Amino acid sequence: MIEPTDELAAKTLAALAHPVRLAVVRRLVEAGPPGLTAGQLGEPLDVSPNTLSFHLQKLTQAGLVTSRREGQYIRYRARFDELLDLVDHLVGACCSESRDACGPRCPASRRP
Amino acid sequence: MIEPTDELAAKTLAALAHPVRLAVVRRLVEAGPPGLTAGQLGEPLDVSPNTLSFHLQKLTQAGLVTSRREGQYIRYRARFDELLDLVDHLVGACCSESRDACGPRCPASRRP
DNA sequence: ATCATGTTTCAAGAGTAGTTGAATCATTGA
DNA sequence: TCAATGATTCAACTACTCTTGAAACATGAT
Repeated sequence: MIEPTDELAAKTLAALAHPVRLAVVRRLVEAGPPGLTAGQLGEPLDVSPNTLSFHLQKLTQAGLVTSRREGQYIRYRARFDELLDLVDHLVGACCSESRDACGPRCPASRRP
Repeated sequence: MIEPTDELAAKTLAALAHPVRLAVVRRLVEAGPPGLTAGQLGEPLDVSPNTLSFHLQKLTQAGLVTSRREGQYIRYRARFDELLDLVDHLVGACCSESRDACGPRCPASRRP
């Protein structure tokens, strides 16, 4: 009953489950397709460069961001599809087994 | 630049970042307002009762589920608002800083 | 070439999370 | 009251994650 997709999604969630990594992903999500360089990401974050690099690697391994060298800099971008897949896996089947809707914000938004 | 809300959301994500807990939450989300008892949750999961209890406690502490004794059983329910707040915190500001939209599935769905 | 900047890699240590088995608590029915 | 079922608590151990400091690599400018 624990599906392989749960195992995978759990790993992806673990990658998000750190203040620095979450802040990074959120900023990349806000930034949209252009993304941001490692330096831009680290600048307001009060984290040493090696620590930031560690976290960026985690996010990359989890498939949540991509990286690409641009001359001296390395540019990171959010992988939007992966993020939206994750969200969908989490709440996509909201109250589908229930007669009662779960509320006005329900992602399934099947209102009478 | 790491906001307190990031710290909190990271903890909530950590609570979701385990296959058993994710499977539990997903089933509670599907189940809707009626929820499920601990026994119902554990039955298809191949986890010992004490381990399940440990995970349910984690989810409760994280504010993702509520529990309520009903006679012999204990019934768990998803806290939908918390979950949706979390999702919103993650992707709610999608590509707001960018000229280019991030894609057709963008939560902000501002299409020309 | 050399140096400065941006970024990653490596090794070591501290702290935290997850599993297990045994014991305990709560409720129901005989 | 006693036994059975549902669920939680406790203690101990293993494994993993995160941080740190030092070193290394890549690029661009002098």
